[in-house]
Amino acid sequence: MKVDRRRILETALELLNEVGVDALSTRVIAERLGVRQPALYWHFKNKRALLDAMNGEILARAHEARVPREGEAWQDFVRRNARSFRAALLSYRDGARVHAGTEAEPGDLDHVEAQAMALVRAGFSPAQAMHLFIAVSRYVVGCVLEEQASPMDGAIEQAQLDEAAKAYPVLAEGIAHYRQSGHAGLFERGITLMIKGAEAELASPPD
Amino acid sequence: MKVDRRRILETALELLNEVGVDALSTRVIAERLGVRQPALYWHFKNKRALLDAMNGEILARAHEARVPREGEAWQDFVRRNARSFRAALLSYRDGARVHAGTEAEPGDLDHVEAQAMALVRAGFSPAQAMHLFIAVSRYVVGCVLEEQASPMDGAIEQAQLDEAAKAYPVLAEGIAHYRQSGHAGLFERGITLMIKGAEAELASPPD
DNA sequence: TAAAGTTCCTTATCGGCGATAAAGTCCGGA
DNA sequence: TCCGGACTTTATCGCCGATAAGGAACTTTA
Repeated sequence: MKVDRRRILETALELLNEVGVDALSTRVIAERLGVRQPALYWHFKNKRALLDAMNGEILARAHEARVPREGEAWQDFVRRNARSFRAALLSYRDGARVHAGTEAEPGDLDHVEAQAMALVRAGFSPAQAMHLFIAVSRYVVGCVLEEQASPMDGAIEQAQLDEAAKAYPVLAEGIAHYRQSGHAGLFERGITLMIKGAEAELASPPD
Repeated sequence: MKVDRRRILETALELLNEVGVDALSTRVIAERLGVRQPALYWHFKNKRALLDAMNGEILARAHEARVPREGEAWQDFVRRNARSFRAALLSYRDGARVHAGTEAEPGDLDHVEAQAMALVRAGFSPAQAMHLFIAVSRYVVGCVLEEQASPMDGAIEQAQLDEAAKAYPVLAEGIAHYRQSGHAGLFERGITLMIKGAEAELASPPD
């Protein structure tokens, strides 16, 4: 059987969804490809390189909103970009964990420049623009990491909620909201927070 | 040689700083303790349980600002709490990665209730209070994860900066700020963003 | 005081992992 | 026809987390 980087990457991503990143060994990938395990090392220097490539592929496939639209308000772009990033990380099982282990590729700088430019045009300083985008992306990674780690399937959490409600009344009401709006709702609230914070900084610069 | 949970935990944390989480095997822990590897399994069900305990210990040792002070403004408390959380994760090598793999302990609910109460007293709804604290903690984890992953030692980044400056003028200025203020500065800016966003929501509630 | 139980560690071993070395196969060009 | 590079194989290494089974030391019980 003949393999190349492309096929390995696709098979690895397919298997990522099936077994998760912890069980994604070079051996199961090779087996699915109909090849022996050391064959992979011809195409990828080591497993880290394969995971890096997988991360790049995940983002390339799903993270589409990397540049602003014509005439798009900066608030909308920031939100759309954050949603797209989150969706990309969510599009594969353990996507956030795969991403968290990688370093930024130099090729992404094009997008970042375009993003920063859009904010500068809206009145932000280059530093402010970078701070906002970095803060948002850190937040997104943190959110998806948590979301993919805890299924929030309900049964356990419901029991916890009922019990906690007695001891922690304020918390209980907050959790109820949480359960109602789900991960996505919570995510949006955080993004809103940062956008509103940026609006405030735009109105009265701190430095 | 005699060991107990306490000694194992201390030794494991000591070794975490020396070798990092990837190289922290049950074997090196046992060796340092003067004991054979399977001995650890009497005190901890498995390695996951040990890492969970280490996470709890890390937070218990360094994350002190969990409850508001008398008369402390909510903005100050949110910031102080975030700083303390960040400092705790930074206080051990790979602290964020250790933390990211764990689930929240029920014992932490006391603190959370107190935190939420403080915000409610300041005028937030319970849901808003929870959203703010969750958003902040997700952000902190994302930040420290990145910070501990990339040493930002300079040499490489400096070369990248010089090269990038030509192609990406806006970005270059942003990066210059980044390098100047460091991880801590960047972190603070993100926290400021969220606090200001929360202030805006307090002034004109969205729901 | 002797037997029985409990606690905690040891030895031995398992299956699985990422990685490397070295040999083998196949194929296109001189 | 033979050579050299591209690519895969077999064999093996040194790790890892985890379990089973037994032994030693202390405590409880009769």
